[in-house]
Amino acid sequence: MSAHATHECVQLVPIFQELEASQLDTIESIVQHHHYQTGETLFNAEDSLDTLLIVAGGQVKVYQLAANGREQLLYLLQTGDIDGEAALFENKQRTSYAEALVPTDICSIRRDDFQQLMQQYPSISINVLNVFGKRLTQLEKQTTSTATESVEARLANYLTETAASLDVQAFKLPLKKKDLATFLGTTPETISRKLTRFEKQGLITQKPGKVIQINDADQLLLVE
Amino acid sequence: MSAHATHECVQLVPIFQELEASQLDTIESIVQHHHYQTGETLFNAEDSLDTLLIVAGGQVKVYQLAANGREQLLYLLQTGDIDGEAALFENKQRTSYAEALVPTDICSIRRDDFQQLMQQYPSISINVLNVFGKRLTQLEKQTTSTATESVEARLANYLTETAASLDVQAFKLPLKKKDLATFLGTTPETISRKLTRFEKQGLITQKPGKVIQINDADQLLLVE
DNA sequence: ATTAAAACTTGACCGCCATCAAGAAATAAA
DNA sequence: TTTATTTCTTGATGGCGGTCAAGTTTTAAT
Repeated sequence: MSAHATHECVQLVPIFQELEASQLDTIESIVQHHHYQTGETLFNAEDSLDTLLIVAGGQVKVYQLAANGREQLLYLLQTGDIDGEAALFENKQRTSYAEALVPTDICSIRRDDFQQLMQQYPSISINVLNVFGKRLTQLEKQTTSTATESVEARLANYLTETAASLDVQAFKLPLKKKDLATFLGTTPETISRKLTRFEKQGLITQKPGKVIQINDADQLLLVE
Repeated sequence: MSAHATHECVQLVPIFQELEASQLDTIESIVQHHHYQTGETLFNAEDSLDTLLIVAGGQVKVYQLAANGREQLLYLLQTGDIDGEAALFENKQRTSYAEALVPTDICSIRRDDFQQLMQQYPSISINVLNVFGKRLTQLEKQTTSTATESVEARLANYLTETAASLDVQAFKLPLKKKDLATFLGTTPETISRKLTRFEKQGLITQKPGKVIQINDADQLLLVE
């Protein structure tokens, strides 16, 4: 972990974007750095909630476990994303688990420090509100979709959305099928079957290396 | 709608709780009042997002429609609750619908006004962050639960949680079966069947007026 | 390059629950 | 109260998709 990584960390995060260089320096001084290997756990549901996490580099999955032991992937955090609820409630337990999917650098800020920052720079709270708002919107959609649509429709939607957001026709699935399955609320077996089905219908083409090529996005969106 | 209803409106809401009476008066002056009949629509997904809503009295359901037309109930807003994402993003469309379930009084604050308030009184942003955080936690749980657990487990969980939060053994279902069904991601028919099943197992007793009595909460929580 | 382990695919089976339908009960209206 | 609507319950049916299992491919390790 090099010295300039510290600087990158706070600069990466949109929630600090209104602050000036000198103010960023102040924040840098209270940030702690961590590194996690692939598969390593960042936190468990049993852990106490006392830090705000910033993904300085890498990829992290945040998931919950249902009573029956099944896993539900909630967020896929990328570089620059934060895991935030953490810093805002007192004496609460976490409800989620987080695990590094690739070697990952994390910066953390203690809850007390972050709350002080928010008092000092109101723009931070506003920015965090925006992050939360987007996350709420995403979760609302995910809830609606898992509760009311078929697995096939959810998968089709995921494929077209991912392609659209990357602005490409073909892309590599960013997750193992198992993780993608827990994200879509299904199983790896079903994902395999549905992808094969889409391919037979000519809607997609599966290429080596988990690459999916979208052949007919319009038709995919009509899948029920 | 009486004059003192204005005063109640801002006092009701936890997000303003740190403010003094004189500051509340200022806010009162920029609040608009509305009344809705049962079944009346507060907003559609097509509406623009330019106000923060405060439920001054009554009950409101907030829901989404999936591509296939099925409804998903997301929130049941009670007196004192807010519908907030609204005020925070520019030029976005709503993604949800809202409908009054009983005669309902609403106070609204325009986005610009509310953002100004947040700049002026940082405690408001912090409070809104707390509201959002709780809502996120709730939604995360709902997503996990609908995606990974059986309808039976979700219903059992809903019953025990509702009873626990009201701190009673018996309570009246606050929603029609149809709405409860869209909340739990199922159908009214299935709810009927599951409740009958629970009753036959001695776990609950159904009484006239949609009243449910919990007989064995421990056993209910073990339902898979 | 070989071996070991993990991830993926395909098949067979079957249970949960959505759907359609019709009758009963409850609520609202006249 | 009587009538009309809406809501609720119960039955019959069928399909989606989860589970278990075995084989295949990919990835990782030595």
